Amino acid sequence: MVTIKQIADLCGVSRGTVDRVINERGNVKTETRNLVLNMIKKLEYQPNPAGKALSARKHNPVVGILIPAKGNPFFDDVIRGIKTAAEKYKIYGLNILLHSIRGYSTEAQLQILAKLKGKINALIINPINDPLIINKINEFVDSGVFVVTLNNDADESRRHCYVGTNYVNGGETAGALLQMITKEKANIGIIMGSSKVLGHRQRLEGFKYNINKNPDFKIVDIQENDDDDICSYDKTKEMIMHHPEINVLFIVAAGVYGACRAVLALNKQDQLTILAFDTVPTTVEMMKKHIIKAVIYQHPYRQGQRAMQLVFEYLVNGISPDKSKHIMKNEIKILENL
Amino acid sequence: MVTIKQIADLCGVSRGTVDRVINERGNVKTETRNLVLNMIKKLEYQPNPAGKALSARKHNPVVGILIPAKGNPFFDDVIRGIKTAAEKYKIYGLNILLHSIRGYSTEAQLQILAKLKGKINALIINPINDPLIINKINEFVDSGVFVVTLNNDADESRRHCYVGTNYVNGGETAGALLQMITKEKANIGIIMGSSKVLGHRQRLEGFKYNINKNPDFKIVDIQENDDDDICSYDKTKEMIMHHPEINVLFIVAAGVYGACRAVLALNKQDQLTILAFDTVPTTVEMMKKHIIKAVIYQHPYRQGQRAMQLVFEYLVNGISPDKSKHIMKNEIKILENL
DNA sequence: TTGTAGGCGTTATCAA
DNA sequence: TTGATAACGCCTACAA
Repeated sequence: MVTIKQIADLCGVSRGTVDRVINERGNVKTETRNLVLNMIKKLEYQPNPAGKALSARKHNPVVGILIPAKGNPFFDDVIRGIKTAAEKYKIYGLNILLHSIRGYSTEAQLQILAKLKGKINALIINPINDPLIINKINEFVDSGVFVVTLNNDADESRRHCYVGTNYVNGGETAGALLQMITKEKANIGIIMGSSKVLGHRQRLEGFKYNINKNPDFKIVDIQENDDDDICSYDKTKEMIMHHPEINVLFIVAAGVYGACRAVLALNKQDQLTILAFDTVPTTVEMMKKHIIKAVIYQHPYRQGQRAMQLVFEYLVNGISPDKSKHIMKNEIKILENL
Repeated sequence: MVTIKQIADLCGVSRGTVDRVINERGNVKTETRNLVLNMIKKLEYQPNPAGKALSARKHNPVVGILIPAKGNPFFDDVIRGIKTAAEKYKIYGLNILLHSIRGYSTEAQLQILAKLKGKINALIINPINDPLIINKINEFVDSGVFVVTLNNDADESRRHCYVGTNYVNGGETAGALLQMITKEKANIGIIMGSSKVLGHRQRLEGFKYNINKNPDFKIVDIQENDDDDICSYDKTKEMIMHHPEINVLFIVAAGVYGACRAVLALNKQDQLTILAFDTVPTTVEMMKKHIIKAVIYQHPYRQGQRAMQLVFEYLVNGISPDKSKHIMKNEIKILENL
C-alpha cells in the first residue's frame, strides 16, 4: 500500500505537491506533474479512505434527503435503511437532513429543494420525472452536490447514481410466477397505481410481455387506484362485480390493503389468486390470512442503506461509485420466506 | 461527536490515560479510572472508526480463510464475495490467506488450521461439525482470534459470528413453493447430499414439515448423492425408473446437474417438476432449458462479503458485531429473476 | 511553483 | 501511575 508520502519521497518532491497533482489543484510544473503521475500509476497508488475520512471530519458534510414517504408504508423500510446507515456514519461527522413529504407534487419537491440549496453536500431523492425537478437536480450537480436518485430514476438528469429496481423485470417476474401458480386458465384483473408513474407502467409492460405468450392468460380489466386504499377498495369491488370471470388479481402498486378488503367484502378470497408488490405490514397481514399468495419484493431496506453508503463513500472516503445504477433484484416472497 | 482528547481535557488527564481506561490496559488509579468512565458515559463517547483504521495500519492484520470450495461451485460466489470485499479492504492494510480445499475432511481442516496458527488475527471458516474442529476453533478464540463461521455454523464452539442461512426455513420455503406450483397430486422423489450434513438434514426436515400438512403430497423415495454429480446421475436414474409415479424431483444439495441429466436421459423432463437449491451455472443452464422450475437461493455472494465485512469492522474499525447470527433470507428464484 | 507544518482521532512508546 | 510525543494517511493554510 503506497502513500502520498512515499510517492513524494520517490519523486523528490513534497507531500503538498503530490496532493496538488492528485486533486488537480493546479500550480504544478508540467514536468513534476508528469513525474508524479507516472509514479502514481507505476506504484498503483490508491488513497487510504481512513485518512480521507479523518480529514473530512473538518467539513461536517450534510446529506439532504427528499422522499415522499408520508402515507406510503413502502418507504418505511427504505427510511429505516437510511436511518440505520446514517447512525453508523454519524461518528464520521456525516449528518442528514431528512424531508419526508406526502404525495407526489412537483411544487412541494421544488420547495424542499430550494430549502436545501446551499446547505447540503449530497442529495438523496425520490424524484418526480418533471423537467422542473430534472433541472433542479442538474443545478445541484453543477454546484458540486453528489446526487443519488432512489427507487425512481431520473436518467434524463446528470445525477451520479440510481439505487432501485428494474421495474420491467419486476412485472416479468410476476407474470412468470403467476403462470407457475395458476392452474389452467387465468382471467386477470389489474389494479395499478397510476399510469402517470413510470415504474408502474414498466411493471405492467413486463407483466403483459410475459402473459401474452400464453393464450390461456387474459387480462380482463385494468383500473387505477392512485395508490389510495379507499379508491383501491372501490375500484376493485366494482371490477370484480362487473367481471365475475376474474380469477386472478394483480396489484401493481400501493392500495393492496384496500383491494384485499374489497375481495373479502365480496367473499371472493377462495376464488382469487392475488399477486402484489412489496411486503408492507398490511400486505403481510393479508399473506398470513392466505388472501395474497405471493409478492414481488424490491429490497427496500437495502435500497435506503445503499443510497447512504454511496453518499458516505463519496463524501467521507472520497470514493466515487463504481457504477451509476445500483439495481436490487426482484425477489419472490411467499409467506414462508418473508 | 466526542473525542478522546475532549474527554481527556474535561477530566484533566492526558489522552494516554483515557486510552488506557477505554482499552482496559490497566495502570490507572481507580479514582481517575472512574472519573474517565463517568465522563465517557455522560458524553456518550464513541470511538471514531477512521482513527482506529489509521492506527490499525501499523499492525497489518491478517484474515485466514478456510473453505472446502474446490469442486463445489456453490462456493464460487461466496469466494467472489470474499475477494471483492478483501480487495476493498486491502488499502486499510487488511490481508487474507485463502485456503480453498477439496471436500470435507476433518484431517484436512485440522492441517490447514495448524498452518494458520499464530499467523492470523481473524478466521473465516466453513467448519465440519467435529469435536476436533470445534476444539481448534475455541483455541483460536482463546488466543484472541476473531472467528466467523460461514454457511455452516458451529454453535457448540465459541465462534464470534455465524454468517449463513436458516436451513430449516429453506426447506419449508421449498415445500410451500412446491405446493403452489404443483397441480393436483405430487409424488416426490428426493435427492439429498448427505444425511451426515446438518444443513441437508435441516432442509429435509423443513420440507417434510410443510409437505406433510398436505395429504396430496407424498414423499416416495429419498436417496443420497454425496454431492457428487455422477453418483447423483445414477441414483436419480434408478429412482425414477423404480418409481415411475414420481412427478416431482426435489434436489436438496449439490449434484443438481447429474440429477437433471438423468431426467433428460430418461426423457422425463416434461413429466417432472424439479426444484433445487442455489444458482450455480449448470443449474442456471437447466433453468434456461426449463428443466428446473425454481430454486431456493441463499445469497452466496453476500455471505462472503458479509463475513469479510464483520472481520474488517472488528479488526480495523474496532467495532464488535451487533449480533452473533447474520442470517440471509432464503429467496425464491425462477428464470426471470435470477 | 513548491515546501512546511498542523490537525483530523487513535494507538503505542518512552520518559517521568 | 501518568504525560508527552510520534505515527498512521490525507488535506489545507501559509510561508517561501
